[in-house]
Parts: sequence; C-alpha cells; structure tokens
Amino acid sequence: MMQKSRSSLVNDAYRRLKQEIRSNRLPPGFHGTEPEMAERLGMSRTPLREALVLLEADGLVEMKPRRGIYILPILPQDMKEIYEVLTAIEPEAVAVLAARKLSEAELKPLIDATARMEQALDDDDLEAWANADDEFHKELLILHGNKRFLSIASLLFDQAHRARVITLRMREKPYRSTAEHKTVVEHIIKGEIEEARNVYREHRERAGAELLAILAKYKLQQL
Amino acid sequence: MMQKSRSSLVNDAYRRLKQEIRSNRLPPGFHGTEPEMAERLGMSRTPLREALVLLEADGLVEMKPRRGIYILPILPQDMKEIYEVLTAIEPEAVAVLAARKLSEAELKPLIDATARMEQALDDDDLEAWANADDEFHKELLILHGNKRFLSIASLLFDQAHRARVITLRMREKPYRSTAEHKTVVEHIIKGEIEEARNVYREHRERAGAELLAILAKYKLQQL
DNA sequence: TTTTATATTAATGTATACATTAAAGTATTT
DNA sequence: AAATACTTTAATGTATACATTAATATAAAA
Repeated sequence: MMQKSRSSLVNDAYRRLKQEIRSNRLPPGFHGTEPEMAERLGMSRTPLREALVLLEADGLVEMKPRRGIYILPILPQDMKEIYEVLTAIEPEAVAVLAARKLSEAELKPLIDATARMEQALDDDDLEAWANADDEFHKELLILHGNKRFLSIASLLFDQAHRARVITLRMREKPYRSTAEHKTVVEHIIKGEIEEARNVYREHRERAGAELLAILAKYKLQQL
Repeated sequence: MMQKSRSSLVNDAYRRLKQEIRSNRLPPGFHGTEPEMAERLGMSRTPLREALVLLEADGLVEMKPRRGIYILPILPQDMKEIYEVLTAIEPEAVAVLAARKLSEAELKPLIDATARMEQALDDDDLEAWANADDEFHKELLILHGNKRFLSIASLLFDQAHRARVITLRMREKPYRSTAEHKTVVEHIIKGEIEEARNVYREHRERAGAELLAILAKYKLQQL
C-alpha cells in the first residue's frame, strides 16, 4: 500500500493517476480506455493495468469490463461512511496518546501543525489550512504507531479529498476547528485521556455533520 | 475489493491464493516465483501478477523485486494492531445498532450466529464455533450498513485468520465469549446503547489481550 | 584454498501480439 | 422511416516475447 519501490512504471502510474484524481484533473465521471491512458502516461497497458487494479481497490476508479475506466464520484453517503470510520478510529488514537504522556518534544509534529493552521487562518489561505489539517491527522496516527490506523485513514482521506477541498470554500472559516485541535493537544500533554477523546470525537462528529449539511444545502449529490 | 466479476482469471487467482493462504497450504514464509505459481494455477503471469498486486495491498504477500513472492507471517504486533482497529470500529457499530432499535426479525442473523456458537460448544466443534463467530462479526457490520466498516474488518479478519485458528486450540473453550455475544444482542434489542457498546468493547479488549497472552506464553513469534 | 573476475541462469518488469466479443456503424428489408 | 440483420471496429483479457539484471555458478588468479 505504501512501500518504497515496486517497479517504477506501476508506481509512477499509480502516483500520477492518484494525484490527477485528487487534483480533479481527472474529475469524477471521467471515462477513459486503457490504450489512451497508457499512451498518455507513456507506457504500455501492462503496468497501467496493475496501477488501475490498485486504484480500484482504493475505491477511486472503476474498471468496467468492456466499457472502460471511470473515475468514481464521492457521494454524500460516502462522506458519511468515511466520517463514521474516522470518528471511530481517531478519538481512540488520541486517547492512547494522552495515556502515553508524551513530552512536548514528541508532540512537536502536532504542535507545529496547529501553528500552521493558525498561520494559514491569519493569511486567509484555506489551502494551506487544509494541508496543515491533513498533516495534523497524519502525524497523530504516526505518533500512535498503529500502521493499520494510518493506512486506513490515509485511504479515507484520499477518497474524501476532493469533497473536502470543494466544501472548504463553502463553510465558515475554520476558527473553531483550529481551536479544537489545539485543545486536543493540550489534553494530550496533560494526559487527560477522556477529555482528549471526547473533544476529538465531538470535533469529528461536528465536522462530519457540517460537511453533510453543506452537501445537502448546495444539493451536491456527487463530487 | 469485493466486486462480483473482474476478468475471471485474475479473480480466480486472487480467490485461490487467498484461500490457500488462509488454510495454511501456502504457509507464512513460503517463497515462490511468478512462473512456477502461474504454472501451478494454469495461467500466464499477467493475470497472476494482477492478483498478487492485490494480495500485497491486502497485506498477505510481499513481492520482493528480483527475489520472488513471499507469504507474510502474522506477528504479535500485527495482532495487536488488528485488535486495536476492531476495538475501535465494532463497539461503535454495536452502539449504532442499539440506537436503531432493530426488531428481533432484523437481528435474526446475529441471533442465529449466537445459536450456532452455542451449538458448536455443545458439539465441542471449535471450527464450527470460529465460523459462527466470524459470521456474527460480519453480519453485525452488514446490519450497520457502512460498507467501509465491513471491508476494513474483512481485511483484518483475513489477515488474522491463521493466528485465530491456531490459538483457538490453545485457549479455554469460548463459553464466556459466546455468552458475551448473547448479552450484546440483548442490549441491542433493548436499545441499551452504552451497555451494548461497553460489553462489546470489553469483549474485544479481553479477546485481544487473551490472544496476545497466548502468543507470548507459547512464544509464537509469528504465525 | 581463498579470492576475484567472468559467464550463466533465470526472474522480473515491460512491451507486444492476439483471440474474443461488446458496441457502433452500415446495409438491407419492410 | 423504422426495424432487422450484418459488418466493422476497437477494447478487453490473456499469452507470449524480450531486455535487463540480480543471483548463482564457473573459471582464473592469488
């Protein structure tokens, strides 16, 4: 899922396609065929297909027999599911970190991420904010150390990325969200397990509800 | 991850290899090459490789460039991680079911599974018990409806399968586990959300701790 | 005999070839 | 013009071919 090498061309195709899907250059609903995609990537169908098989397992594309490759949209139902999983996993991770009584030095990645979130707010740079937010969530699970937590969350973040980017501009500025992240870090530092867990869980639940409300309000049935 | 078709040969290879890994016919540490595995499956390397790429993403095999295919062992650390994820996800699912106040008819799959667990205990048939247990956990997540919960849990169950089969014979008969499953169903029926969640969470935590204790006791450093 | 250099083998990573067949297009009939 | 049958096209699923190169075996040198 996230090893260093693999044969290069397969890896190249996987990374490039994933990036193009994330950035919406290959938008949901996009349809292609193997020969044309292989040509575009400058390789034969063999490594492309191996990459596509992986992207399909990641839930990003669908290979319809005899009909070609489709970039899958994110539906509100998908976002609901994704937030449910994150709500189950991340508060747990936070509680474990709090129980571990980590030093501020060890928590530096999280503290830095919150600082960058604040800076981004000051700069009114939503994209920077979103990147810092991603960073926070990733570092949190790296600190926890359960590789499966991390790979599951990474997969879900990849799936949700487009929807998050788009809705970021439709909601109020994430002051509250930023503050909540800081509060969570405080609780972790103080070793306040249940407080950390609860703040984070509420953060997740509210963030998910907000996002679904936006999708409903703007009738965004797929992204 | 679990669609109906895909080209048959790829799908055949994927299913057959997964089954052979589960059943320990391809034991951890097993080493093969693509030509010999393709020959054994009666197909060319092309579909085999696509299947292997998926099995690698599932964490069951590793394709080492130039060194061949290895069946990965399960380490105690893996079991720890797997149980952590299940402990995060399943109690959440149980709580949702309880909140939904399902009828006994709707809960039939769970009730049937517990009945089969009891029957298996009476018959002293550990394998039947393990199958009923698997069934319970799968039906639970199907009832919940979050496809991501189900696919994550399925992946983890696949990874943990060998270890569970082996340790099943090293622990006491699962009377307590069976009773706990029944209790959880009771709480779901009565709509007792927190009780359902807590019983299940404790069940998971105890089951995980027991399993790790067995691995330590018998010095099973990989399975 | 040990070490180093060279040759051989064989597995991977990738490209290409090809049979099958769904879909699109064309012709034929009404 | 509409419906049907036929033809063509082209994409997929799979097999095969081939260049590269790590690993092993063999030979030469110390």
